[in-house]
Amino acid sequence: MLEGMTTRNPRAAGLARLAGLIADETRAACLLALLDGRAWTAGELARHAGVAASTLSEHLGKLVAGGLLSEERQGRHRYVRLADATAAQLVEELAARVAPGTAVRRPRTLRESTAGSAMARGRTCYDHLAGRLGIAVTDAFTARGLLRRDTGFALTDAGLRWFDTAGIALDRRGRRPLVRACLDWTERRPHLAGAAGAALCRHALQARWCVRIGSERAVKVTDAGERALSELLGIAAEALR
Amino acid sequence: MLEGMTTRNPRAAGLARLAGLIADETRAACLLALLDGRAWTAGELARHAGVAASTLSEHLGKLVAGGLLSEERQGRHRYVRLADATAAQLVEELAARVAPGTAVRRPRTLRESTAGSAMARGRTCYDHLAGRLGIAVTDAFTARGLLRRDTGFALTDAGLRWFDTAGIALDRRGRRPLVRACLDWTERRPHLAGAAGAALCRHALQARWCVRIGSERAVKVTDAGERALSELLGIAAEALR
DNA sequence: CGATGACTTCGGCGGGCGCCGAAGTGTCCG
DNA sequence: CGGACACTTCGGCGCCCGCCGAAGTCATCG
Repeated sequence: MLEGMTTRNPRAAGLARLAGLIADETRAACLLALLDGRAWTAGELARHAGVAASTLSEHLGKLVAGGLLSEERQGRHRYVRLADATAAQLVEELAARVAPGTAVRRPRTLRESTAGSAMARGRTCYDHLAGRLGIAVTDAFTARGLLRRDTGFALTDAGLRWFDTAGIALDRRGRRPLVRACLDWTERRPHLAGAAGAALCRHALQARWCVRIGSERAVKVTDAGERALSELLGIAAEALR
Repeated sequence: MLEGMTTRNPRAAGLARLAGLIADETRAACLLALLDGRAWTAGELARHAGVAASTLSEHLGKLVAGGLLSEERQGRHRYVRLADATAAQLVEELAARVAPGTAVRRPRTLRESTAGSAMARGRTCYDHLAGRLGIAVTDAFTARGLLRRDTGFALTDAGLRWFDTAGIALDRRGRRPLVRACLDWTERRPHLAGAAGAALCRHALQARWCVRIGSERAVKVTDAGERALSELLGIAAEALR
């Protein structure tokens, strides 16, 4: 509406509109939930956010129209997920900046506490590994000279070879950067993201190095995973606990 | 709603609050203006945004309280600037995502047109170089093997030596990454940012490779700058026009 | 010391937006 | 084919928030 009216500053208006999509607690809760990279139904998100289905439907309409989410209708369900990796990155980075102020809330119930520590131990962050697991992998990459972090954030040639010998295919076409630093909000340090991070995570789940636990995005390293990570990256099992 | 009630989801609330700081056209205009990295007075920003001084004063209060801006009082002036490089990065990344939809507006006046093309040619982006100038530098770094971009975004050892021989000191202490990719919103491609990008930009201005023009953040490459960039990085003068 | 100027505080106004429940549409299943 | 279910549309409500101008505070300057 009011399309005919030219705004004084279209660039600022666009920025404000985009930020406005995230500037609502209900929508923010949805975006954070969707950071697990999976598709949620409208109803699940409504329950998660604690609002009426009708309210959430309108929120989803805005997020989709704004390009942050993409939707897929299946029968009577409306599945929705983050539109792409850049949308996830945007939410991550905003969330990472928030954490220092709000991360101090203590868990109130045992259930909350164990869920929280499981998330801190290992989880997915959109399409790559995060938590202590993600950090351990990133640190191992760095220590073994596979990832150069002192002058930026890039795989080394040895790093490329590592993926090759591990049998993990890297898609190097496409616009998506091969690696990228993503700020971990429990560890407060960057971990491995980008196409390589996604490929590694995908492989880890497929090879059952780790499995999803609970309904959230927490993951647990299996015994086979401990062996593989120790063998391929020299990660001590203690670093994953 | 009941007052004093703790919010249901503090993480989402924090995210929404942070985004809310940017989700206002007037505040967004201020943040974009401040992307030049300089300190502005409250009055300048009020004039720039086209609102009353009282209105803008309240906006600045929120932005400072929210940690996006830092302020410095000098006499009867209130100088305000982006709080740090991460705040600038946040605004940049949001703005970069907006651009595709809104960048199509055509300039309406000659003044606007020349100002726009000067900005597209070269400008500062917080504390580093952007526009065609920034892209040319980044491309030259990549072509000469000083910057590795195929597997991420990091300086090579040759890149470190280049800074050394050029007499540009790099501060490698501190938490700030040495290099980082920043998405250029006129070129739609990443350019060199981070501590090294800032050092290079600082040196370029000090050595008068380029000078600020106009009141905005546009910069112009001098004759000496053309020679230096050609000599040190093999950049053809045509790439800067 | 009085005038000017930059900024802040306050009261009041208006619009936008998130919320809900009720009613409507489309899909699935027994 | 009818009922259950997931989602959407609509009307209405209430509050939040950005806006302004007037008045107040404080620094600077003649």
